[in-house]
Amino acid sequence: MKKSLADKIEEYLKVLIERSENRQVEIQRSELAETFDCVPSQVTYVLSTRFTEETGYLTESRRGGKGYVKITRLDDSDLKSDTFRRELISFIDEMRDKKNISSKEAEMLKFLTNYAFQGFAVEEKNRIFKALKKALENYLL
Amino acid sequence: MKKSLADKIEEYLKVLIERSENRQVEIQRSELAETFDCVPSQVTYVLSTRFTEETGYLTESRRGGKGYVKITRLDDSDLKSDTFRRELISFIDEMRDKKNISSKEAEMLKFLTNYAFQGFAVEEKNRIFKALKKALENYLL
DNA sequence: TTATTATAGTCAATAAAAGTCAAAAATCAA
DNA sequence: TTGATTTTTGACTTTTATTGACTATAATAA
Repeated sequence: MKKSLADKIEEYLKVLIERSENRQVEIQRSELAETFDCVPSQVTYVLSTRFTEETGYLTESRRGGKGYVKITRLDDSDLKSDTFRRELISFIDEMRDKKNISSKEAEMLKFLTNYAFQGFAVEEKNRIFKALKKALENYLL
Repeated sequence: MKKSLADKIEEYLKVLIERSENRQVEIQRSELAETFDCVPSQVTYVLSTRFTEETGYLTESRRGGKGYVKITRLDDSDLKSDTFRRELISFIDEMRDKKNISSKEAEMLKFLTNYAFQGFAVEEKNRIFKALKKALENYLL
């Protein structure tokens, strides 16, 4: 795959995280930008597109002097990212309210959403729920 | 039979894939279009008519800067693993025949099965289809 | 406390791809 | 030949990446 700058920064950070003790790395945004010879907001871009809750990461930061950015890879026990499942459920309810699907269909879809993927990893579930929502959107057309 | 431009592009890509290490080739749509002196959407046409899952290929792509199109020829184990999808589809049909679900519900489920997870890795799809089938079995209880 | 400095964040503009869709053209089959 | 199917084309859309000017926040020095 042709690597964009964003790809390279992503890869670099992931290597650092893998090598770390605690699946965690702390950097300085401006310093990293200098390393890759780009503007600091490029780093912000990478963080917001590649190190999100959806992809299984948590980022924290502080501005000002001694500022930093800390990235942590979440494991399954950090199970608080239920956003995508809830979003899918809301979407199903919405479809039912708008009469795009029947109540019975909505119930079936919600059952599958809630029970089929128990035991799957968090970020995998997120991708699945997102894909299902997108497919449902297409189904309506 | 006279070869159409689409045929030539198809042939060209297949040669590249054969010669590759891993039954895989990566191109840039616009670049390839330039090589064959045609519009980029011609390449899209070739991909969507000649490199589909049905014909044993997987295509992935990314838009935007440093975008690409990647084509992978699925191997036997990949194709064999399509049994899980087919099994799920059969099961859905069976549920419909036994009046456990309506025709409309069956159509929706089959649509989701066939389209929602395109681009997911093969083993992942297997796990997803298995999980869906199992959940559907439970749904009936 | 206040001013200064050192960080990181936000947002919008621009660019660089690929995707969509439907009309027009070419080819094929009856 | 003619009607159907396949191919070709291009205008328009969407997605992704890059950049920089401006804003917000925290630590430190005065």
